[in-house]
Amino acid sequence: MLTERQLLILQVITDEFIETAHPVGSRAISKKGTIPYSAATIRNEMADLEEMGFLEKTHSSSGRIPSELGYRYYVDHLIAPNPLHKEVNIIKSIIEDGFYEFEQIVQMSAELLSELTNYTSIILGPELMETKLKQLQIVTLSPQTAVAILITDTGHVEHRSFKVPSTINPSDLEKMVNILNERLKGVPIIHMDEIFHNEVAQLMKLYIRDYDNSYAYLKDIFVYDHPVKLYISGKSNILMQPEFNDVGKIRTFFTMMEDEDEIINLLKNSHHGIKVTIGNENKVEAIKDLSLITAPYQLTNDQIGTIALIGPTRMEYRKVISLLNGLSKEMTNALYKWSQYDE
Amino acid sequence: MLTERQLLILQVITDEFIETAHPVGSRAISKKGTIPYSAATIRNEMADLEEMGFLEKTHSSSGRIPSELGYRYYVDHLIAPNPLHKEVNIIKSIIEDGFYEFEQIVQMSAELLSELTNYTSIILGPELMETKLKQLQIVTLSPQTAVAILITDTGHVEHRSFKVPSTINPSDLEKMVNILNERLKGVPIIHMDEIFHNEVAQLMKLYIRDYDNSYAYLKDIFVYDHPVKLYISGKSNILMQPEFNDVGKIRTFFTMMEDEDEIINLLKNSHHGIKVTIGNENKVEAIKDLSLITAPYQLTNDQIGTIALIGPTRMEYRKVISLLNGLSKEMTNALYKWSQYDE
DNA sequence: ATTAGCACTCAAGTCACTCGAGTGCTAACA
DNA sequence: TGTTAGCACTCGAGTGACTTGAGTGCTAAT
Repeated sequence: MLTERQLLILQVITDEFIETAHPVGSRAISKKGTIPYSAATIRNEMADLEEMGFLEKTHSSSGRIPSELGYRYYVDHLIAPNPLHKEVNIIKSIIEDGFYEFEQIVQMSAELLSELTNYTSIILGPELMETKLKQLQIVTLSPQTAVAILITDTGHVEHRSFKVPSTINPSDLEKMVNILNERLKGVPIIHMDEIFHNEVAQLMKLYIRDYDNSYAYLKDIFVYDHPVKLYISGKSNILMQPEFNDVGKIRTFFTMMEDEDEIINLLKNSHHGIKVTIGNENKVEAIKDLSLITAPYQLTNDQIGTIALIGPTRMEYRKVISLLNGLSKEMTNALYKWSQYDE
Repeated sequence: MLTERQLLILQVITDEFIETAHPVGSRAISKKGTIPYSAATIRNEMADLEEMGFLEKTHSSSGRIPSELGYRYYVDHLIAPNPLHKEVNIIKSIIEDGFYEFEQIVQMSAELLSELTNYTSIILGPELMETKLKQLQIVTLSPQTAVAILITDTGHVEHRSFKVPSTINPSDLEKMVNILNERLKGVPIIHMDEIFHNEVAQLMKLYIRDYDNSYAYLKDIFVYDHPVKLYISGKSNILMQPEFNDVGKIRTFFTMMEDEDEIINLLKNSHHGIKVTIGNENKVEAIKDLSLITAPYQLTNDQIGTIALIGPTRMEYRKVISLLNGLSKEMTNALYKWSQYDE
């Protein structure tokens, strides 16, 4: 479809534009020497590439910039599978170094990623779907207040402090917790709701007086629905990009970044390898002129999280892809070690 | 010092400018009718007010805007102590409604505040200085991993997952936790470090083999230094303000907002009533052209937190001050109830 | 097939000009 | 003596003409 020379031109233009953010002219390309033809020849090829939809002009006599299709082609065919980025080793050593806990490791990875790229990084914590309840606990703080703690088999801890209504007496509370523990231990978090309703409710009826009140109350305390945790870093990096000179754009971006649900939604669907979504390929309105790159990482077989970067469509795809690729593998590797072995 | 009429003019100009963000001219004031004098008279007064430093021009033939000194005067003397803002009742009812835990209440207050004002709200959680340890716990997840949980008497929960080194055997770990609990229960968090070092270390030496390793390890796990928690809402509200049409300003603002330590530092010092800091009165470079309003709230006698709002110097001081005043009282009230009584 | 040459386009910058909101000052007025 | 009308002046903001330069598209020569 595309000639060797056209490919080369597309590549040079994209590389150049990614670096400088200025439209690239035929003369500039010719002078650069990578392509041993005159400006006129290159001009002709550029016209063809534009006709095919790979390039665009910002105005009728400007140089060319890659279209979204152009970026797509560039990403799919024109970037050599770079050697693993050496910076990944930083994470590797952090993880293997030892004394960090899981959340810290993830947070640090996000920070490193945003610092290395100058884009905004988002890491989605592993889905807790398959996580099972390890233990429930209630610690009484005063006659009227207590804190409920829920611990999963992955070491995730949720807690919630609550008032003990005068209608529930302390010994009943203790009984209930015992029942709950007995019944719910080992139950996947995602099914707690159900089992709570079906089995526990029945049982509790037998033991506890003033059952109705207590039931609703306890359910509220012990059934969680936090899906996943988000680690975001470098939100303001995006402001360094020249394409963000417009306050309106900034506003839509930051407004979106405040909506956790939307972000989770955005990252959720990619579980198979690295995935680049360019501009309008994104379904979410707020990032239709940005690019999103996601890569999965694995903690255990059914605990999968997502690493992501958001930046302008004019993104350093080459660097970013190899970086994410490396980080994804490294996190999977090292987190596996972290959860299995001693150091 | 200032005549009645000058005060009135300063007030009208400030009110008007706060509302419209446009410099206010003499003719506009005169036409408005609040001041029964001609434009010329008002012009003379304005010149005087400018000479005294309360007003400024944006250019030699523009209308006037309040200077920082002008705002200062306005805040200190010209805004009537507004009746309690009715919106405060929303918080009141939320808190009294019942089923929310402390963190949620604070988070919701922050959100409400930023929504009502269109500025950025920050709430500093109560200082944990005087908080005492209620209980330590270790839950084993697998032979090599465990999670440490620390609960304070205020219901604050900290947790940290860690690998159990093969040099420590499980029964030792249990012993240690018992010792720690025995010794540290009731100790203020702030002194844990010390006591851990002085008393616990000694004791442990007697009971635990391979003491040296374990000590450093446990200390790392159980001694926390998180000072306070930040609840921020409406970061992107600031983008709606016309004074933020400059990407540079936006960048400095957001960069500052990413630095938690700096923010904490910024809010920490105000424990006595509401406090308004205008523009250059702020010591922190990044908000030298913004205003900061802080108000304390009290959970118990020695648990004091801070509510704050950041916005342009052209801030709706009247509204904001009455709102913060009300919220501060309401939070103190209701949180007191929350911690003491049943509903 | 490639290239040199040339007319053409357009963004961006500069300059001169106008408009209008607003000021400062002076002189007249109550 | 305090107030006001009047008027010249200032300056930002907007407009339109003009220039410059980077870049294109097309044609004709190689």
